Amino acid sequence: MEFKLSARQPFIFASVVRSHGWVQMEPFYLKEESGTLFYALRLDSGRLLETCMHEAEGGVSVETFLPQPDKDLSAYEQEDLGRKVRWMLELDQDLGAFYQLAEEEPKLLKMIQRVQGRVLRCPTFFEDVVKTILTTNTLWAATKRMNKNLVEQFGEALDGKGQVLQTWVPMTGRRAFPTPERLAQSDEATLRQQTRLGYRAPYILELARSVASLELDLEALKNSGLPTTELRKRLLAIKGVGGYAAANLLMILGRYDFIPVDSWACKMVSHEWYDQPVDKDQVEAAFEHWGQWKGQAYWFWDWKE
DNA sequence: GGTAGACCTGGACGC
DNA sequence: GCGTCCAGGTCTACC
Repeated sequence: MEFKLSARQPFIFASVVRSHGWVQMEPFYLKEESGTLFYALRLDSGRLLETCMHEAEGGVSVETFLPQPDKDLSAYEQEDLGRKVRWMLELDQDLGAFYQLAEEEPKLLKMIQRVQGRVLRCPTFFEDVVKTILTTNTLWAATKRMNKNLVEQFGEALDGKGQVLQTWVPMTGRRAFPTPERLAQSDEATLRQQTRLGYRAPYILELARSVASLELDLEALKNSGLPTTELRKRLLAIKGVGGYAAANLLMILGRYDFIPVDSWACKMVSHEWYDQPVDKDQVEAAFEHWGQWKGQAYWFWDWKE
């Protein structure tokens, strides 16, 4: 099955895909040569399928592989699939107001030329939160390893017609991201030692259990309409989510009022303006005048080499 | 409200 | 091969 989704213009598929590191984290898979993005997706109905996304005129083309090809997607499942892809690629995002401001800033001209500003998102906010916690206090290689372990140990396999799937997707053993329910059944010792999450294990477990028990509705935060400061408070209430992680998650939700300040941000700001070590407050101050767009200005800034 | 120390992993380095 | 040091955010206890 193949269909096309239109995007609010301007739009460049590759700019969304390469907006940050999520594309390197399973179940995303990028075929570099063609720029084709794969994602092993779970629909709300529980059905698993492989999706293949690539640039198309005016938007994106989506192909699907069904492990059970004899059973077509229902109308509801097709609608769900389209909605999820629109969310993941921010197809409806309007950055016109920011682009107008950015035109006055030479350090953001490349961003405008490349039509950057959208960020790649996971279909569920639960997955975005888990992955963000995995980025904290560790190196990128370790983040990817922890995520890979989670998917391999707890993600459901798209086995179906395995051989057919393997000729279509350039990698084997495709699995969807673990559901909160599946992770909630695990225990801290397993997550610590086998999944190698270390001290993050109780955070991920608590998060999964509170989502699985419906005590916490993370998906409701996607289009909540809450003020950004209130949204930030809700995110900071999650164990393992501090200032950096909350700002990162706010950007994923389309709120750019805060900067995800990490050690890299301090290095970049130091190199750009100070030539001496800077702290979090100085990073914030450097972008303060961008107001509600400061996260975007920071993220897509054309830093000195 | 601010600060210090613990948390945990894996890579780099010296021996 | 082994031991040590270090980087990376967040939490908690303490002042």
